[in-house]
Amino acid sequence: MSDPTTDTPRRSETKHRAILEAAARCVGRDGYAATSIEAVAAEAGVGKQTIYRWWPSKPALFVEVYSALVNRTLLSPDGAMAAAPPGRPVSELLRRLFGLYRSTPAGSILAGLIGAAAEDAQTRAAVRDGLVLGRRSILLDRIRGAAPAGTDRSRMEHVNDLIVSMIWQRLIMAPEDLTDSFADELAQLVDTVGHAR
Amino acid sequence: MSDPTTDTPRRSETKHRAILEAAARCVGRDGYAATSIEAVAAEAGVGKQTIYRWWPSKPALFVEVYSALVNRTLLSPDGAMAAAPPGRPVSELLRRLFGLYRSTPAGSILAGLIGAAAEDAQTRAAVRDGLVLGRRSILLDRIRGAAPAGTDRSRMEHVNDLIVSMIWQRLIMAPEDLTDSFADELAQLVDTVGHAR
Amino acid sequence: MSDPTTDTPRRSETKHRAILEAAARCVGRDGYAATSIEAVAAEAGVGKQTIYRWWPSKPALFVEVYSALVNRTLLSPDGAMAAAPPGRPVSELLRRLFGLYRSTPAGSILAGLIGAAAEDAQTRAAVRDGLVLGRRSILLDRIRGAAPAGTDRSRMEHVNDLIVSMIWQRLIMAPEDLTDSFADELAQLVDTVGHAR
Amino acid sequence: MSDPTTDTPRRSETKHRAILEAAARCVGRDGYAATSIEAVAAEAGVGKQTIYRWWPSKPALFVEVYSALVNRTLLSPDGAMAAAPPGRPVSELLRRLFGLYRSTPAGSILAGLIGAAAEDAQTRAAVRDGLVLGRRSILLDRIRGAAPAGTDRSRMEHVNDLIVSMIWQRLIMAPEDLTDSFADELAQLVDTVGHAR
DNA sequence: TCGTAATCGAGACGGTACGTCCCGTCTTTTC
DNA sequence: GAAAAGACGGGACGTACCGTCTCGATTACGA
Repeated sequence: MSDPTTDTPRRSETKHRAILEAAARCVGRDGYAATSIEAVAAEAGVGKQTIYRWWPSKPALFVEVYSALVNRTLLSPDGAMAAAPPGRPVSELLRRLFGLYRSTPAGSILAGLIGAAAEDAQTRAAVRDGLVLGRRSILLDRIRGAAPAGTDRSRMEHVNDLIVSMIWQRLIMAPEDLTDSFADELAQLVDTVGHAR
Repeated sequence: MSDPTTDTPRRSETKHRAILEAAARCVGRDGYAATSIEAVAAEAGVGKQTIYRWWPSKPALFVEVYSALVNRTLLSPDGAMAAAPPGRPVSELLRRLFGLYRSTPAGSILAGLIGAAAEDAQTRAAVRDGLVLGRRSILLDRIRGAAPAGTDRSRMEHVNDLIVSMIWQRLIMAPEDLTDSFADELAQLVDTVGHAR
Repeated sequence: MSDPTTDTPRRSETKHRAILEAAARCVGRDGYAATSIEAVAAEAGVGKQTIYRWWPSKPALFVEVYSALVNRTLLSPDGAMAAAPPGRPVSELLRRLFGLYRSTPAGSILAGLIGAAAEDAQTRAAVRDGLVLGRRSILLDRIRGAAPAGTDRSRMEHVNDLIVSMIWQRLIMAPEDLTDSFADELAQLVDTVGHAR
Repeated sequence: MSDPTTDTPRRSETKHRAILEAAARCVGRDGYAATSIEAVAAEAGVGKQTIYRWWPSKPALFVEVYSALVNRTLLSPDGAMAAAPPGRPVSELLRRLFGLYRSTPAGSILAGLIGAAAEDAQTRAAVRDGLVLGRRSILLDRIRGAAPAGTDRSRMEHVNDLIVSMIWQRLIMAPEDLTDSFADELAQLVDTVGHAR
């Protein structure tokens, strides 16, 4: 969506970052739905057209904002942990994710994107490509690590779907309930479903 | 939501029904997001204010439209089946539900409502009160009927949540995949999770 | 416009008066333009239809409200004075009229009616019939009394028109300038124009 | 109301003119009261917001429409006449003015504006500033030219007020009577009042 | 004395216009 | 010669009244 090496020349990386950060700030302040492109442009000190030049729509922009937030906070800073998580890797990952949703606008953004996806096919595609498919392995790898030996791949994917669905549902209907204990409850599913039969 | 004994007197039941039906027709034709209150009013041959008089917002209206569609099609007509479903009650219910989503705008409406709920707290409340809480027992009763004896209530509620989450997720991201085989797959969860440990 | 002997039987004279008074109160409080028929009905404790049953429109109602105010305050109470005004009859009448515009909503109502007449032919007719023609002689009689002997009728009517026009213009553009000295200034016209050549 | 140096930069002069012309056309077709901002926008092929961006209200727009009509038709085209009017300058001016009211929507607009001014203080101010004060000298100059030598300024202003009031009253109550003979009658006032005493 | 019919309060109804908001595109001006 | 600033066409929003209409409840006459 904005690979700096792929984008046309002359794009200012400074502006790019300023826009992403302004967008995050706006959502943090006003919420996803109440954030207009105009507001983001003003907040970033940028013309509206500069946003539309690089992103086709508000959801497309925020798919990238969400990615940036998650990448920066969840993965990059201590890549060590990401590479070698402690004993209960699924629960650990979810706790970190929910903490991110509490401390940054990422949760609001994701909820808003899911909402927008429900209403518009193009957004649906952007969300699927940008958020679902590209990030699937992050959780799936940990499920694989935690599942009993011999669990087949499709069952692990099934568990993955269950966990993601539950998170999405809560993100939309009761974001304040994305607690650590809910993370543990979801992590349980790996065993419950993995061991079944 | 429209209890005739609660509504102020003298509401025209004719208009009420005309509006619900017009709303369903509009969503069927244009989709949820592209349906405006103005369009519903025009389709129903009704003044805009007549809609705003009785529903505070578009989502509130469609919560009732959805309820009416589901009640009419899923529950009322052959109450017998509702009362005494055949052998695999969960799968049966879900198949009927998905069939409804394919043959009426109910699926589009629910997806749109979930999307709107993600963006607005008032809608969230309306959806929770009108769609989640009030309808929970429909599925839960069948899960109870299908679960192995001795399964405790909280586990059955957990299964209920899993199934509903999975449905919502698909409704938003891939409505065309709400197939009979997906219904069976979900019904499986009653055993998988119910039997665990 | 509401002759009690002409109106269909059974009309409640109580309501009739209540409506006129409520209307005057509303204009006094909110101004003519901001006064809706709904508000008058509520203020009078009367159904909207009860107003529309007897008056075809808002201006028609207020033509009568204005007449009632002027009749009650300007003419009736001390009819003696009306019959035998002191030395400078025109100036005296205008001072009394301007006082009425300051102490009651009559001025606002007349201004509003003139405004409405400008926008709608029916109102124009109602104003002409109810306010202009019917009341012409009140001022004209006094002009006749004050004009030099031998002044012909058409010249007196011309003076009458001049005075009325000047009042209307001020009523609309600067109602606060309907002062006693303006009354005197207008009364001067009787001599100025009357004596000319 | 539209000084190009005062308006914020980048206003499209094309649209500006298109709106003024569309507004005149609408009033000519439907009358002032029946002309909505929406209709003007549609007629001009312009978004409603483009009108609201530059004029705060319908009367403000039409003050400018009126000015444009009068300037174009009464003053500019043959400036010669404006500079050196023939023998009876007041009568001549009024005849031209009444002709304008007959041949363009200017009369309807002025009547509507006067009506609106009666109902709303803001409009009153707009009319006073835009139509009364700014245009006063057009007539006053001609009165000065026609009045007997030695007539003092305040008396000439008085005559001016009388003439304007009479015109307004007729514009509202009987626009079809703004005839040439009425123009002459009004012009008479210059002598009648000017010579008095 | 009582129907019975019109009037009444209440307010729902189809409509029209309002003035605001934001979308995504287009245009001008500035650096 | 790119980008800020923001004007633009468009379309939906939710509100306010308009004047008409439909309800029972009340009221006041004529039988």
